[in-house]
Amino acid sequence: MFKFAIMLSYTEENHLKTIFHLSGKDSNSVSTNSIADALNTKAPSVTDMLKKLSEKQLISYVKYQGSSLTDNGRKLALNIIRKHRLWEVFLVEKLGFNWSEVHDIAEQLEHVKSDKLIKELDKFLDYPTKDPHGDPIPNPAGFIKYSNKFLLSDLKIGDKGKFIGVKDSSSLFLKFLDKRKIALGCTIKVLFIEEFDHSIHLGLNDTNLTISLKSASNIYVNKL
Amino acid sequence: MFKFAIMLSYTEENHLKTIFHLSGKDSNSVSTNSIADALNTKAPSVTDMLKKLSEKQLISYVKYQGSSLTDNGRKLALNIIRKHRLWEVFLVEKLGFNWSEVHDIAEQLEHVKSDKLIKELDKFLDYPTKDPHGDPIPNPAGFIKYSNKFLLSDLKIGDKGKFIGVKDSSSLFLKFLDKRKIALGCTIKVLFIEEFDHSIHLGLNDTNLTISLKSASNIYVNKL
DNA sequence: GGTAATTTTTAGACTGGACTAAATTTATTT
DNA sequence: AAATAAATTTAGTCCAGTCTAAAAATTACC
Repeated sequence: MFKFAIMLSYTEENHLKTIFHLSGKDSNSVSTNSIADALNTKAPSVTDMLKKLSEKQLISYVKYQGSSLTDNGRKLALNIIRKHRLWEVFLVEKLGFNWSEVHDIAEQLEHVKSDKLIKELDKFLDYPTKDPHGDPIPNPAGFIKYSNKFLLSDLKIGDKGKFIGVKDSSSLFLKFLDKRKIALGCTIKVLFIEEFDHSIHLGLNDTNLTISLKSASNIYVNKL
Repeated sequence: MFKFAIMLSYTEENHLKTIFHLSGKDSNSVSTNSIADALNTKAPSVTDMLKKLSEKQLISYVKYQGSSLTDNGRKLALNIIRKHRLWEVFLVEKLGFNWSEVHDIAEQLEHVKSDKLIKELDKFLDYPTKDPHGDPIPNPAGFIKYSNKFLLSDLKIGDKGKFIGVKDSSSLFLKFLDKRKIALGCTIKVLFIEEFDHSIHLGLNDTNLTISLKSASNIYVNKL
């Protein structure tokens, strides 16, 4: 594995990570404003940082045209994401946190610098491959196995998916799922989508039911 | 337990912590230069920070006269030290680190902000009272039980101590101890100190031996 | 295809934290 | 007690990261 002698600031790391998240699997070019929104900052601050990351060869940036990660930038971004997700596993599996509580803490822990720490943490957690939200954990070399995780609301008519998680895990929503017998692991088929309000008719265990767009936007499935 | 709504920067936290460490049990006043030395920074930077911490009522600071922690400042400092030491226990007990490797990593982890994280970590570690170097872990309310840990080199003629740890745990030094049958837990008595080079004559298990000041400065004992 | 709306960048200012050099206060020494 | 040395603070600079307002480029639309 290649070792990066590059020392990045907290802010630089967050920009790289955000560009990765926004650009999706196929490393699309990302707009300056979308980065600013994601980081709760303003466009001029982002422009400055883009120039800096570009000089360090971590992104390719063309004025007014958006930016995308270079191979090095992508590796660094995946390394941060790896740390973030390993810490999330730790918080849930070892410290008993609920998956809805771990993000902000992992957001801090991901910036701790020590290769050995992450190596030993990975071992201690028995080399997990997914974080508590079902997202894949990149390996130390920066390889990530993309999952086919989607929001139920993003499926099309006829699509099938396996229920693997929720986005907002408030107890209110979990009760809602219980009442409708929507349980982790069950298979959901999209039968029809109302044009008017985008509510979704589902097939589930030989029964049919309808849920709102809002509910469907809270349900993650693996597309089958 | 009182909750502090105060949000301190990384640098402010480090200054508080350092003032605590330098002022000792009886909360002596601490000089500006000694803080600068400890933090690897320069005196003017420290002066600026002292003014800032003084405005926040975390230290009492009189120009040219040094500074000492207020009650609030002391509680905040002890909270950081608590976090530092809990993380050290985690690194050694759970991740298999050697006690000589954990300081720099704990130095980063201690700044992670989440009360629940520390509460759960404490529980996960089964409420330890000492860190891997034998130093006491302050409780959540900011109370610390001072140990009577000293460097062997700081004892006087006639003093006795129990060997509880080393400062520099290089394998070279550990072999040195093995050869002389100085093992964790054994009782050491200071028989005589040479004025010329400060080498120390010890009584240990009915035998006598002499060690250099350098070695004695690497050995921690609990004074008996 | 030209004008309007939007996006992005530039310019300039501010804050926290750091520094050097110079001034001031305190401590030491004779 | 005056002179010197040491410690500390002030003054002024710099850098990273942030912002607002204004200018420039791109995109959208009639």
